[in-house]
Amino acid sequence: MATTKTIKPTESELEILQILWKKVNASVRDVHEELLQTKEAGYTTTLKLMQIMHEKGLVKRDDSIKTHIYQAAVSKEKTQKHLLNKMIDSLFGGSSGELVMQALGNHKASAEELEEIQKILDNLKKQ
Amino acid sequence: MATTKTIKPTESELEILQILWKKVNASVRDVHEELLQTKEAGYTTTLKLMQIMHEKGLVKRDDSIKTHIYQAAVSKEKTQKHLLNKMIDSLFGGSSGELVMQALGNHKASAEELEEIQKILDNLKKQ
DNA sequence: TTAAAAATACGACAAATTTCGTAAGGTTTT
DNA sequence: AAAACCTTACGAAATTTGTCGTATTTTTAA
Repeated sequence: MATTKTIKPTESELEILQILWKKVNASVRDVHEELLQTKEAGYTTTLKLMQIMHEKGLVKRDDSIKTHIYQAAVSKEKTQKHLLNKMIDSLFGGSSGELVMQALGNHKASAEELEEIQKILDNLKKQ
Repeated sequence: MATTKTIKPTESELEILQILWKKVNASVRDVHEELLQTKEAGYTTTLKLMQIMHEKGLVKRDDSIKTHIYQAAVSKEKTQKHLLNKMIDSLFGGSSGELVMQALGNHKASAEELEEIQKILDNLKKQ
C-alpha cells in the first residue's frame, strides 16, 4: 500500500481547506476575506498559513501569475474519512455505531438525509 | 444557559480521559501503566499532564492520601457530543447526516449496532 | 532507624502552531 | 512618473502542547 503521507491538517489549516473545497480556486485575499466572516486575523497570517500548507503539500498553487491562485491538494472526502476514523478510534472505542448513534441523537438530520442513511443501513444489513 | 467553559481536551488529555472513563478511579501510576501499553512516556510526563488537567478542571482528585486518586470530571458522553459537534460543524458543513453516511460507509458496525441505529432512525422518521 | 522506593511539585526545555511586522517588488491610479 | 496600493517572502515572537530532570516528602523494607 503506497504510504499516503498522513494528512493531519491543524485547526487553522482545516478552516482554510474548507474554503478551498468550496471555492475550488482562490487567492490568498479571497480566502482571507472569507475567514474574516468568522474570525479575526491579519492578512499576512493567512498568507503565511497558506504558504506553509503549500510546503506541506496540503494545497497546490499557480504562481505563474502575480496573485497566486490556490487549490486544495487533499480531497474533502479523504480528509473527512481520515479524521473521522481517528475520532472513532480515540473517542468511541473503535465503534462507528456508537458514534453514529451519538451524532443522530444530537444534531438533527433532514428527512432526505434520513432516507439516505436508511438506504445505507438496508445495504449493510443485507450482508 | 450557564456557560460550561468550553472543554477541549488535547490529544494526550483525551488518552488519559479514556483510561479514567474506563477505570473510574485511578492513581497516576495506574494511568501511566495503561498508557505504556500504547505509547512511550515518562512517569513524570503523565503526572504533569494529569496535574494540568486538574488545574483545567478536566479531572477531580482525592489528595487527602499520599497517592492521589483521580477521576474524570467531564463525562464521556458530553465530551463525545462536544467534539462530535465541533467536527460536524468544521468538517461536514453542519450536516450530521453527511457525517453518519461517511462513518457507516467506512468502518463496519456490528449487527446489534445496526439494529440500534435502525431504532433511532425509526424514531427520528416518526417526527 | 537507615536506606531504598514511590509519589508529588515545579521549573524549564523542545516542538509545533499561530501571529504579525517589515522588506521588496510589481500594479494601478492620479 | 510619482504615489498609493497590493502581493509575496521571510524572520521572529508568542502560544500551546508535550517532555522530562531534579528536589522534596512520604512510605516501605531491610
